[in-house]
Amino acid sequence: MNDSTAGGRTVTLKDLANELGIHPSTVSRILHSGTEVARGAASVATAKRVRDLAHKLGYSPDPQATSLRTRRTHLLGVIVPRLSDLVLAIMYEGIEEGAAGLGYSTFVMNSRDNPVEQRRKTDTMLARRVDGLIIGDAHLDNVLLQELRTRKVPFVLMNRRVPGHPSATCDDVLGGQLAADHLWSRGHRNVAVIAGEPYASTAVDRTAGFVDQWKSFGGAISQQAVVWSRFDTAGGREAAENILNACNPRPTALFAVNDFAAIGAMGALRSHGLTVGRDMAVVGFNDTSLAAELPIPLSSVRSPMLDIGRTAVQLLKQVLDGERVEPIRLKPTLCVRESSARAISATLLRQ
Amino acid sequence: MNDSTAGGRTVTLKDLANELGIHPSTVSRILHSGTEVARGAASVATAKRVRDLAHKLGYSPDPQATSLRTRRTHLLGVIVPRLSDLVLAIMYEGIEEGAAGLGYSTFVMNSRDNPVEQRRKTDTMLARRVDGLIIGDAHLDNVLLQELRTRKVPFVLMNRRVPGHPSATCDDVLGGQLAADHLWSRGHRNVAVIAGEPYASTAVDRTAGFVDQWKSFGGAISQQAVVWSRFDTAGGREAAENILNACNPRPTALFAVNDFAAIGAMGALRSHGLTVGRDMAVVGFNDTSLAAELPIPLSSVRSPMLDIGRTAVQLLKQVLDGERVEPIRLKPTLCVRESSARAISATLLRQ
DNA sequence: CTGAAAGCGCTTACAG
DNA sequence: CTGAAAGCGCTTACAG
Repeated sequence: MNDSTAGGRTVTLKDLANELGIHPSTVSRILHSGTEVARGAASVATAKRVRDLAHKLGYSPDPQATSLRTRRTHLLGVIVPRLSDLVLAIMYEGIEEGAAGLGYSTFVMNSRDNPVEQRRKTDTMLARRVDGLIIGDAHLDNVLLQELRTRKVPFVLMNRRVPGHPSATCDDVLGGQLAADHLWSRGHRNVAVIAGEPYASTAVDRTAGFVDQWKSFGGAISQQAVVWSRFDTAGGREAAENILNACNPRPTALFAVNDFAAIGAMGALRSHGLTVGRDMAVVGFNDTSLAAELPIPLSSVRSPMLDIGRTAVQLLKQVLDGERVEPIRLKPTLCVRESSARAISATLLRQ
Repeated sequence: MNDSTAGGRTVTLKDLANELGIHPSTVSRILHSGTEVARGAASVATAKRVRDLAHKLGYSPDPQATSLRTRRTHLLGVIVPRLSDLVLAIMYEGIEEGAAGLGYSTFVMNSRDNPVEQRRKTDTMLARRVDGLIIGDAHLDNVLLQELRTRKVPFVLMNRRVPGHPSATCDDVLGGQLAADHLWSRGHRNVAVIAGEPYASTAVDRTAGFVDQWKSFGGAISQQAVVWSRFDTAGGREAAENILNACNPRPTALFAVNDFAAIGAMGALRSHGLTVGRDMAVVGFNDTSLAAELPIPLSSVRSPMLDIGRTAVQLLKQVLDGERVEPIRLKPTLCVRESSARAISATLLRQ
């Protein structure tokens, strides 16, 4: 553990310089230049002496001083709807890893999908002088993004995309299609969708991917069979209740754009005496760690959450380097499990 | 939105001073002194002019410059096992809220409960010059904590406690007792415990609270009825399998020190053809948002996760202010649901 | 190859 | 009540 920290007396460049009887600027040059440049920066002998002493004394440069001088903080701001959403928590793990690899540290804040908080948290981040922003809670009708662009704040979207801005997301349209392919192939012809929040591209794209694919097969989905809802368990439960009340005949399969909504729906189905996987197929989205371990294992479209986080960092890095970047959509895959594995039964089909 | 940010040209103290024809130090005094001191710092008239202009130009002080000068960063480091553990994610929301209220920003990092990573992340935090640390992943045998203390790094523990260090936790012993009270009162006499990781005080305290209370009632718990396990769903499943294999007669109730482990256990029980709530009672811990919404709603000891996070920040603030602090244990409550609500059946009792 | 100086934006004794 | 100076720890042209 190095010593230049909260507790102990910090070792500075000047300390090193004094100790070696050379000038601080020389020490800086040696320590700062990335190995390559170091050669021209100082004699090999001096460089070694400096490096050895720095290591021995546990020197670590003061990031505040460095930032003040270089005008770059190596700080990244990350804004998510809520970290207690497992999906965002995993993406953040990807971000943390990616950022550490590039020498950046990250702040995360929860906006709760509330526009006032989104703005406030963004301001807080900018007041901290982050070099750039990773925005995981973009709304499709967001005005904030346009402002940020106008002000030339470097940012990328993650998790949810908005056309015209750089983003790292799952290919959610494809994900919806995969779910449709699967349910159609199992013989289902009467399905419903728990569609999520209409302001989120994840919800809109997954729903559109599913519905369009379904129609391309010649299937039909009525208006009341697409229910917009919150992403959490309680939201899924309510949506499922609505579907059970409004749709007659009752659908034989449910596609929820989120695993947690799917779990809530499973609860509602059980309350109605229905057995998931037999009386009603259910497919979720994201393949969170829970899905496979549920009492009735849940089929789910697996999105590469960790990779999305990592990719967002790479993308932001490119933006910071002044490169032009295009949105990236990572491919999902389908995991079929007990909740939707079997073909529709003759009984259900005849209903 | 203020303008002093990543994108735009930043407004500095000097800008304000030039604009008003006064000295930067005067501006600093006015802006910095907390209303009280402001009175003595400058004339009311000047103060107003400065404040108005600062507001108009969207001045926000450069935190890096301030830190360099004051030697305080107003940065807090938070280390958790993993943010994808919902429990820690919620605690972090409490931290974020509490920290914002005190004017602090927070870094979070995942250590995955790996000692090497714990040390590395701690180093990274200290290299960033955080003012203090909130440690959510302490191991009972931790040597790092002693080092930090020696080096006078301000820190508090959260979530998991270690005797001799300040901490904000749930009263986990009480939580275990509540679960024991409940199951005993429902007539159970043969129980098993999914105990969690033995290096975590949460696991140890909850298990000890349960077992000791059980024995105080005159109950017995055999060695193989206490199974240490990971905290996640897969860990709970494995532990339940072990219990079902090793315990004869089969227990009629299961106490899992974590909701996710409980959910995994429910899956294992179902695989064995057992119905939770009828053939086997299950009680979890933390009352995460999922518990109430599961197909079979899960009884759970509710821990005040948000409050634990908030409390940790308050505690750390006191430490930073040089106050002496004592560990704080917040009280849990029990939420009884379908998974354990009914009294043990005569059939099971006779086994 | 190395030194000396200037300056990033702020705060804080010290004068007056 | 306000100004002027020093300095936090660093980097970076500029000399030599």
